[in-house]
Amino acid sequence: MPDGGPPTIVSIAERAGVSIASVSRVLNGQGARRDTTERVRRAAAELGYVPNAVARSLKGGRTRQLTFAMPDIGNPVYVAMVRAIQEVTKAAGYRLLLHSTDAVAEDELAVLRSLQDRTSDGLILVPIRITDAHVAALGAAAGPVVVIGSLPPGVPVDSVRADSVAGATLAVRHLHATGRRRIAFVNGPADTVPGHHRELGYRAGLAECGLPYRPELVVRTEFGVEAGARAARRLLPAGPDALFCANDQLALGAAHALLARGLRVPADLAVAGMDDSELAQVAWPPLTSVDLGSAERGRRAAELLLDRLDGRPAPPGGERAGPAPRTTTAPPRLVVRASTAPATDPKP
Amino acid sequence: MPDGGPPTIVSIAERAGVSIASVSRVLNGQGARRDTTERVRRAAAELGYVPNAVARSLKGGRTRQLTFAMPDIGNPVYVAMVRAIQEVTKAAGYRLLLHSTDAVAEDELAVLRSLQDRTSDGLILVPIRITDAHVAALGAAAGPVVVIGSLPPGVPVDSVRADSVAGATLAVRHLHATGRRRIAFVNGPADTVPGHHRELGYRAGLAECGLPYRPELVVRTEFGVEAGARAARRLLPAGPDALFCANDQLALGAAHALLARGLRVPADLAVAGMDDSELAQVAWPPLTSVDLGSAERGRRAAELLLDRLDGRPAPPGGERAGPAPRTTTAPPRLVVRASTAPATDPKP
DNA sequence: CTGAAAGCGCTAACAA
DNA sequence: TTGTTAGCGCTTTCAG
Repeated sequence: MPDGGPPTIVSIAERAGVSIASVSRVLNGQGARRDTTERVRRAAAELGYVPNAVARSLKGGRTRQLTFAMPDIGNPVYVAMVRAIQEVTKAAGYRLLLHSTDAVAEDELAVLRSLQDRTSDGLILVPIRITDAHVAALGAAAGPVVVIGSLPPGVPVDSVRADSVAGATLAVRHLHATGRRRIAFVNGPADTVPGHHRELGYRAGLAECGLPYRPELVVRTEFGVEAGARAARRLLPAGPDALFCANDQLALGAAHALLARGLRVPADLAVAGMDDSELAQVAWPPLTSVDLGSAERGRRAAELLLDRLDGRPAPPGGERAGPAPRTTTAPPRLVVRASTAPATDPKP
Repeated sequence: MPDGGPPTIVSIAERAGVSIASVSRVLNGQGARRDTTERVRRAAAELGYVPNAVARSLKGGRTRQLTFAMPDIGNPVYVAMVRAIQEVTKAAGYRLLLHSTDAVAEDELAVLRSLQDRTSDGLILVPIRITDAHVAALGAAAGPVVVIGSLPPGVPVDSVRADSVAGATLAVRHLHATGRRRIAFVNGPADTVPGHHRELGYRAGLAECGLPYRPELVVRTEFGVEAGARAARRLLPAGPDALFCANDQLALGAAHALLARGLRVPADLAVAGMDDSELAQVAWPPLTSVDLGSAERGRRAAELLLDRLDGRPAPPGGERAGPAPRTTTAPPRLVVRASTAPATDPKP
């Protein structure tokens, strides 16, 4: 007859005829007499006992949960990060809480604040914009935070960034090298950090190749497949021979729009994206893309976070624990696929 | 000077000069004198107080966390479910824990068992196979569980299923109606529930259309883009005029392989998938697919779970609470896109 | 080696 | 209306 609820150390203690302290010790692998150990183990097994994680957390001051907050769970880039993070944190015995902020700054701040309710021991955050409120909230965070993205200097938080400026330059140079001269740029919102950086890289690339910057070859929109398609249609009248897109979703949408118009990729226009996500591989034609090390960044972020967590169960409010903030940068890498093969002469 | 830790009701009580009970009452919106309320509010604000969720959970016996365990977070179908579930549970004030089981049965069982550690109040599970161990574990679950998928009769758990048999039949009939006669089938593992059902539907569809079942036109492999590509290459020698695939990932891979061989879709071969995930829309050509109501199933599962949760904070161990298990079935719906347009005469 | 007891932060009786 | 107090289940001194 159940006593009305799941078994606790008390039920075990009673059944084994020992104190709850002994139960706790045995179950946590501490020393105990052969006999005691035996009886506790058996009682626990018979009752199907599983320790209550909440009680443990309350006592220990840590939940062994970590939170990963990203803009959009539908973007394969973040899926790649989740996988990498998961791998690291799981090995360290942490559960991972996933949170999709839909790129809403308000939501990002809420996540940051939620560290305070002690639901998770630490946070990996991918912000899309960095406002003053972000900076303030990051400074006041109630627990360790690692940001994946570029932070203004002085924010006391570990971060892992991609070198998207260099990455974008890489792509432009590649397009130029394959004979493209009117390289259009489909960007996300220019007021986001990635958007800003990728545009800088695009312009740097043009400059390096001796190509002029033409405003009519640049479109700024949202990140997303549909937005990419619209942007491509809008750019066509300007007569580009290549579309460089700020991420794979945009590139996929753009390629789609071109094909739907009966244009050939890459014969008529080359298309390149960024992130080298799964989308780049499953697109038709397969997309040239700049690998910004998503998985690598995720892995690194998780490691940084675990590092902060070690030794210091719950950082005291206010002052940050451990060494000064660290920043890692993942180097970009161009992955060439069919979508940017050199233009061949049009069919006779 | 911080007292070495985040503020608690004690700090607030001291600062406001009231008892901790009053603090709790005010903060939980219970009655209190104007004056008291005022002072507590102010003290809480000044201290930046946020209630400790863990302590609350321990006291209340519920975490206000729910778990969603799916086979693969990289599959857009599950992303769609996550979105739908999120929407429902968020509105009800629950946090959502995401867990990717990688379709490992062992992992699914672990999740089920983990309900016992009281980390979450309930679970939505998408199993890929149902073993005896699953049935046993589902029966013994320590909290409410809703399964998305088909369950053997008698398992005392709410479930939401897709009618993939009918869905597959729909697709075959459509292919037949557009003039295809040698309709090949690319399935996932036949020993999974979805794999089994989709194959039943395929055969039913053939029968309805008066087409013979030809073993050489069927391939069973893993679910996944790469597997789809391999399967398509393997089927080509058998001379199919359509490839019906058990999900969109397979269909995308298959279409890819065909295009890479220089074949035209749909002119030479039609391709259709199932799930109507985002992949179907971003594929080239856009894929005809059978919508199995992923979002709808997610939403419904969340509702069922919340329903069980209501009124009964923590179901006592063993006996299940509330009404008998309920099962909902989402009707399939064919979404026709370019990949299955009727074959035109080959170019002269 | 083992047991009694304190206490993590909070809510909810029960008293005053 | 308010304060005192008893736990929620667990880990961890501190005595024995």
